[in-house]
Amino acid sequence: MDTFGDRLRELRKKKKLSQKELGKLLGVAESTISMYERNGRQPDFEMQDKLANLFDVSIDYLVRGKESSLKKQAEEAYNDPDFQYAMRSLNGMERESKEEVLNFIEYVLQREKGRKPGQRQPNPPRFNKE
Amino acid sequence: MDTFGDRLRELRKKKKLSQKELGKLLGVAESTISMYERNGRQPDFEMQDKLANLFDVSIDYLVRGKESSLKKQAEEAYNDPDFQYAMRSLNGMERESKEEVLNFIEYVLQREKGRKPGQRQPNPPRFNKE
DNA sequence: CCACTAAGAATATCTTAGCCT
DNA sequence: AGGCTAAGATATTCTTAGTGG
Repeated sequence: MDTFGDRLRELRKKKKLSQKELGKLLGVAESTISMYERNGRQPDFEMQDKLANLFDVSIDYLVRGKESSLKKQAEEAYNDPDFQYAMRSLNGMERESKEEVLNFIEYVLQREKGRKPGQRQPNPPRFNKE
Repeated sequence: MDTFGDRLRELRKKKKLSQKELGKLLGVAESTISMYERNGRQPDFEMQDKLANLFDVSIDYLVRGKESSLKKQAEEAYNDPDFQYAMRSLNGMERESKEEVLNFIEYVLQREKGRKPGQRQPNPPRFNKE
């Protein structure tokens, strides 16, 4: 289960579809599906989008699998309830507030980096009092 | 900012790279980058992976943008480069710093909620001076 | 310097039809 | 049925070289 084709096949079987049926759903010949599954072809953006929608997975999963570092980090993060809450929140925030948070993160990151004995800490960013 | 090309261009400019420089980093000609950005070409899986890694975003973001039809909020968030950045950052942070950021998020949330005319804004959280 | 375009060669893709299990 | 493969037509992709801002 290490390639795009493997993952596609797995998803197709999970849905109990034949290559022909899947092809019909996607508007391509069954041989095209066969090729996808054996990594003989690479679907273009439109097809990637269709596949991801049909199987309700991310394109990242299809193309890169679970080993994508982004995905891994996301999964780790999603297992942390605090994270889940914070990130959902961040997502729903007004643009301005979100930027504020990102700035704050940037600030903390810089501070962590520059943490050497005897060194002065940078000032925190100013809050928008608006 | 609605297409793969637009997003690629935006990411490239954010990194202050010319098409030529980006091409060099990716092992393709500058004209190829130009084509990508004007949606005249579609990079294959390998290039999609390289681009996502280089710019530290998901392939979903590159290919589908934020309007990806995956409905779940977590997945929307997953397609937001700002979110991806925040998540990666938080993930690598010391526990203490992470809590600080989460507190800050909490503060901003409360402030957003309570934004009614005439109402006093809460004070921002204190920074750990350590 | 930077970005875009044209032309041509090299590749990749898709379908149909046939074959195997 | 279900899946794989070949062959040929189609379409895409990439580079080089050249144009223009």
